[in-house]
Amino acid sequence: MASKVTIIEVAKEAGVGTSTVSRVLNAQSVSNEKRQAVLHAIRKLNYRPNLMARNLRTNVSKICGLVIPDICNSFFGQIAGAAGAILEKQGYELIIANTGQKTEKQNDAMQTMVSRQVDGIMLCAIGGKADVANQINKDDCPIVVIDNKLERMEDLDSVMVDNVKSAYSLTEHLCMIGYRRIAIITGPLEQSSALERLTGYRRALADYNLQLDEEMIKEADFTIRGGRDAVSSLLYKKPDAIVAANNHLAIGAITEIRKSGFEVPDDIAVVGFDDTEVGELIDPPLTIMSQPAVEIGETAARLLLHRICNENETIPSQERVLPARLIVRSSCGFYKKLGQIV
Amino acid sequence: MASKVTIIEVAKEAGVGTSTVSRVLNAQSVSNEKRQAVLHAIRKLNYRPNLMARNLRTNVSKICGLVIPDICNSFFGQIAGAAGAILEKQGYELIIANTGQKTEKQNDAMQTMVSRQVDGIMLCAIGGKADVANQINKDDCPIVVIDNKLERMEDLDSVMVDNVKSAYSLTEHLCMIGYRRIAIITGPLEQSSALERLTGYRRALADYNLQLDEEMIKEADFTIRGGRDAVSSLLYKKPDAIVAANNHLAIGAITEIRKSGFEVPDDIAVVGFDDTEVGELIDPPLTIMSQPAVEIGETAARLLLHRICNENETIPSQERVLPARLIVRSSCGFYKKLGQIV
DNA sequence: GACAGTTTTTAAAACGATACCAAAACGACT
DNA sequence: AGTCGTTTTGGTATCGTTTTAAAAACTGTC
Repeated sequence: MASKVTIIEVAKEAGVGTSTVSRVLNAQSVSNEKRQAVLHAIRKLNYRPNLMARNLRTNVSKICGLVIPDICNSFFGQIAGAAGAILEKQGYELIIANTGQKTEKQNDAMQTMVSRQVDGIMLCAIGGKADVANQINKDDCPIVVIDNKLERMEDLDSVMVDNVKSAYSLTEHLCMIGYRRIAIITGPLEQSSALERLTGYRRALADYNLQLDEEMIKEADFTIRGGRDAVSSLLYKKPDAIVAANNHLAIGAITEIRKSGFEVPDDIAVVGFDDTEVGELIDPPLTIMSQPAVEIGETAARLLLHRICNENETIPSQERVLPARLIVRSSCGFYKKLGQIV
Repeated sequence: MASKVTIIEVAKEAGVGTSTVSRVLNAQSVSNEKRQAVLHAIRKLNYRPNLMARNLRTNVSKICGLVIPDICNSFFGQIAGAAGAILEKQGYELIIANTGQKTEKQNDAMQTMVSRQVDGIMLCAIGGKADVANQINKDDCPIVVIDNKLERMEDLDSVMVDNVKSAYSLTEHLCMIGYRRIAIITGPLEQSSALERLTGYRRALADYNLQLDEEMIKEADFTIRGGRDAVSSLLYKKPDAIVAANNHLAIGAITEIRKSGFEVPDDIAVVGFDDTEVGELIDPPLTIMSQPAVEIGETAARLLLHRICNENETIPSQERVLPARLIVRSSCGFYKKLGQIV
């Protein structure tokens, strides 16, 4: 182990005071001669500033936190990547906490981040109470909430997708193609996004004068297994189309439909949400409402930076609602029906 | 903003000295009476220790760094998730740097992490020189190298997949099914994993007495586009099977094969590497060598923790080589040929 | 009730950087 | 050369915690 080299050794080596070294590091005015001496010493000793010490003194860590439920899910991966890229440009680093589907763990993760003196937090929420987030946000560590609302949020910025509208569009698409017995597999309804999507589905059915059948609504967790189970408990209702709340559910649904001897989309159409890329690859290619993950990440990062840089000003909290995009592929049967009509 | 509450305020509130508070925080011996007073004060003031200050004093950050080239890639997502889970159990946190495909950025990321006083680093390398990593590793910050070797690594622990053998098995599988004109789309050959896979391919061809044709070897970057381009410049050789170095390349290959009016696997079989899940979903389901991402992440984390906890002992560097697993699905045509034979 | 031995407690010195302030150096102009 | 104004420089306090070493408070024994 090389003995730790601090600013003091550098100062000695360069024959200057520590404050001069500090000034060089922070690009403040130093005579060219001394600057060169310092830079030379830094290189010679292979000195790296201790950011912990710097942050302790300046009370600025240049770290932002990102709390996500599942890092393997490329939706969150994309958010993380996009947010990280924005932050990096401003000299911030990203620390990611992977919490799973527990609100307490999300809260713990945020608390730890505060202890680590992060300058701000982005929370990909899975629902639950906003108390902890509110408190942290008040205590000078701005929080941006992503994807799901929390109960009783106060003055928190947020970046959401217009889930009601997304689900409405998707269901509407099915209605317009001519499906009449449209079922839905929702995510856990304690999540606002799941609830909102259900609302969009309901509204679309109503607007297209289709009877709503509560038994055509199945709540599931976001797994392939969940999709399969939902479908198998749904088949007796003879749906002609299914709205799945995300890709995993859609994949599970397709699998189970086929296992039961039916075809997608000929017997039952399937449409989904979420990830753009994967939907393209599966069989049949999935018609989806594509979530703008990159845009979400970027928007969240920018909102956060704005808060951090203007911490003394009181800006009213902002809610950004981003649109999802309908991507029509084969699984909804649109192109086939089109062929028949023409 | 609530004024920052420090250990001093807590001490005052509880009517004790700061060291007593510190002792409570660190579970050292304190009389029950004072302990209760301190805990009460902590709750009342909503005190959270400043980990920057603690780390500065103790010279232990309880943070590990993970450097990855692409967080959107679920292979790395899985590694990150698995490693994070192991570290969390030991009270460590994970800070992730997403660097893209540039070795300098990987080095920069590691340097920054050192500045941030991480206790250790896991590097999902993309090749290049080991100088920076060697230096950091010597300077008391252990590094575990993952997935790709670096040039001139000294005393670095590593976790690798047996790429030669993987590629060999995959190619062998194609040979045994009966393919004779087997092409390969490799990744960038400056990466050891890509080179090793090529080696495995070569050996398999040799062992099965197939002529090696250099023009059947195409180097590509790891993109869908890359896969398509490679195939289009390969078709004139009339391959009957293609080994693709990862999923993206495989998907691109399949797309291009179809665009050119051929069928997979009937006209040209395709097999790939990497991700287990996605391969299952695409059309046709992909025969792959599945990379044990979770195991890689866990192994790396454990190696790192071992180094961190035994920093004074000199343990010789370890290289863990994990096996990949052949998963046979439709894209290699095995089941079809089987049907024909039976 | 005093003494030795043990435990609990505290005040003060770190850790490595920056910020503040006063001293030193510089330059230009009488 | 002396004065004034500006820029550059270095000494020192400080950030919030742990650690160290020494004082204080117990404990039990004679």
